[in-house]
Amino acid sequence: MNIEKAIDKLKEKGYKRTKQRERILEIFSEQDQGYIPAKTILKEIQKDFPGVSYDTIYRNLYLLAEEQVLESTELDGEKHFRFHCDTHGHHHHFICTGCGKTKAVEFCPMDKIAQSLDGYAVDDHKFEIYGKCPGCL
Amino acid sequence: MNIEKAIDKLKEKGYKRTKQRERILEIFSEQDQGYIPAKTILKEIQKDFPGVSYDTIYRNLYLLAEEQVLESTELDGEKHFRFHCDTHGHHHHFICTGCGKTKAVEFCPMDKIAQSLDGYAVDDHKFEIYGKCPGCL
DNA sequence: TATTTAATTGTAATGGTTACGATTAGATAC
DNA sequence: GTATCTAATCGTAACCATTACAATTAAATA
Repeated sequence: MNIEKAIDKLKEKGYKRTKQRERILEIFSEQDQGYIPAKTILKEIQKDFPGVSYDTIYRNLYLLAEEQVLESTELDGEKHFRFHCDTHGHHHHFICTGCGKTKAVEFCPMDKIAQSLDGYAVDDHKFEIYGKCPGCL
Repeated sequence: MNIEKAIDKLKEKGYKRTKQRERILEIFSEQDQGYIPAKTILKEIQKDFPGVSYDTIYRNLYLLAEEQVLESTELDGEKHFRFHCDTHGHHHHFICTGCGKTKAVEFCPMDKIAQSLDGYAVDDHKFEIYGKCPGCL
């Protein structure tokens, strides 16, 4: 996901282009290999905008996730975000517990189990693999 | 999982049998169809032990999870617990977002993707399906 | 430049979880 | 039964991520 493309997407919906929002997107594009905790985004953006508030961080992260610019997950009780992968189809992630980097896993188990959930309404699912990547081993 | 069996398991490791711990196990056996948030355990146990502390609840839940008497997951940023299913093999769960009840799904995607994670050390994985059960639909 | 409305700031509240010193109560040995 | 040892509990406060909100600022558009 490209920054300009993301900003255009927001613009179409009436959201404004702000320095803070732009900076948040930059942070993700500089480090787009894994999930980043909200806390890290805050620290990073404070280097440029010392007075940035929690509200700004969370509002933007949630908005960006809502608009599918980012995707999110919860690790150790903390919300993490990364650019949404739109280069290929639906997939899942191996997540390195050392550095946070992810590796796409091109397999979704939902196809295999659809019939076993007859009578149930499936809204969502989560499939994540945790461990250490080659670099952290 | 049976209460006495669980207590015996703890006894072997030098953990004592206490009224509070016993009550926690009872609560799970009375309602063993789904995940229960820690908060609910606290409320429930307070009916019998009004002065029970957070420390007692969390210490016991974590101990029981450690000893594989319970299994845990995090839903909406809250830790949830249920009896560990040991009647059949490794499996996953559909979790009803309405009532918390679960349905076992006898399929684990890890077998299918082992070779795609060559060079990675897999420590853990999570596969959960969320939606509404027939009763909540 | 004026106007409109989204966005940000500053700060406080919330809520689940964790921590800890003092006290209590199982378990075991005598 | 009593003494002793140590796990367990209690009471309370701290911690920390997240959420909330009124007042202010700043994009966007005309």
